[in-house]
Amino acid sequence: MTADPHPTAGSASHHGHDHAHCIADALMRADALCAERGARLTALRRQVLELVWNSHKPRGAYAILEDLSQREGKATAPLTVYRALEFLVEHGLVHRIESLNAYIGCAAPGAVHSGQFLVCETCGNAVEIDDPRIRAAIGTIAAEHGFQVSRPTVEVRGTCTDCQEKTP
Amino acid sequence: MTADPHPTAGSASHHGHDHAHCIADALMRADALCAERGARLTALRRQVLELVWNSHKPRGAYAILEDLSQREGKATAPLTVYRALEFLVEHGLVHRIESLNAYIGCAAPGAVHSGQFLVCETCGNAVEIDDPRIRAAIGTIAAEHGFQVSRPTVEVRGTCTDCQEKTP
DNA sequence: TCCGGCGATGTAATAAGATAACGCCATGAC
DNA sequence: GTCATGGCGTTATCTTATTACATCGCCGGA
Repeated sequence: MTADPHPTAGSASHHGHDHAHCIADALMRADALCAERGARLTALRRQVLELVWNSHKPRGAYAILEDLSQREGKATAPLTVYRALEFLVEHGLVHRIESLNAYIGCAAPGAVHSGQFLVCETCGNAVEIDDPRIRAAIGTIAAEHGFQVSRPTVEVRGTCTDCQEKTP
Repeated sequence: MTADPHPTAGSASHHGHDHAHCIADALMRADALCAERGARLTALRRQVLELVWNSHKPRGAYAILEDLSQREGKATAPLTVYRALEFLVEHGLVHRIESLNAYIGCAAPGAVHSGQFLVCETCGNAVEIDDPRIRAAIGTIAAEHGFQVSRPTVEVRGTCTDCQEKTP
């Protein structure tokens, strides 16, 4: 374990917003969504979801694993976390950022969307976008190729506004 | 090592085209590009490039490693392959498919493009596209967010025409 | 020619990410 | 109560990627 270049946010780091509210909100929506679907948001899964929402930075499975182990006070197996993440991803509560092998809370669970992200290489924050133009453009070109889309992935690496200002 | 669901193509598998020509062409362009830039396309790097071009399916680093070891008649270290891949990616001769942890030859080395792919989940083939609409849409939304793009990644998973026909 | 430097490669060890195989236990339907 | 199902624990293992350090070979300048 080496030093994390993008330390996890505390309770209020992203633009100084009330992140505790983010978390609470995400958990509430997850509860509602799972209840509606008859999916079981168990204590473990809820815990993992909360840990994913700990910041707006994508987090690796093993980072979450460490957090979980610490909270539980005992070592947890990787599989435990992966299974919970699998459930959360399946139900659209969490997205996987392919280019980082990491996971991030979904900003709009329940809504139809395709998972598009602006990932800042400096601070590590990832903002979920869902631009209809991108979606449309992908749909169009796929159609032109006779390609049937199942899962579009858009991950734009770059520098966010804040980080541009800090290093001009 | 388990059975590969997407076995590597022989000399003529993708739409029955002359794949040997694909390879030869790719190597020629690589030679030209590197010469032009003063980059050293060493025997090893050229070999790895050739192995990447062995098919139109993204290939994992360790798959390439195996091929290389076999060709050389002696075990090769992972690092050897990773270093060669790094060089090839840097010079735009090869793209990395993030969602597969795999590598594929670039269809248009030298040209400005952003790396967009249609990846078939059935046959494993990946087609590189470079749709200006997608590029434009990403540029627009990034600008709206004040986000400075360094590396856009678009990987569309789905089913290609051929595979749709085979399993209707 | 010899030397120095630098980029490329070799070797070994290990980190990081993910899954397979097996079994127990809690929950809920009947 | 019984049974089926799904969730979770345990262990082992696999795949992917990197760190650290040594060596080689080419090329330019003295």
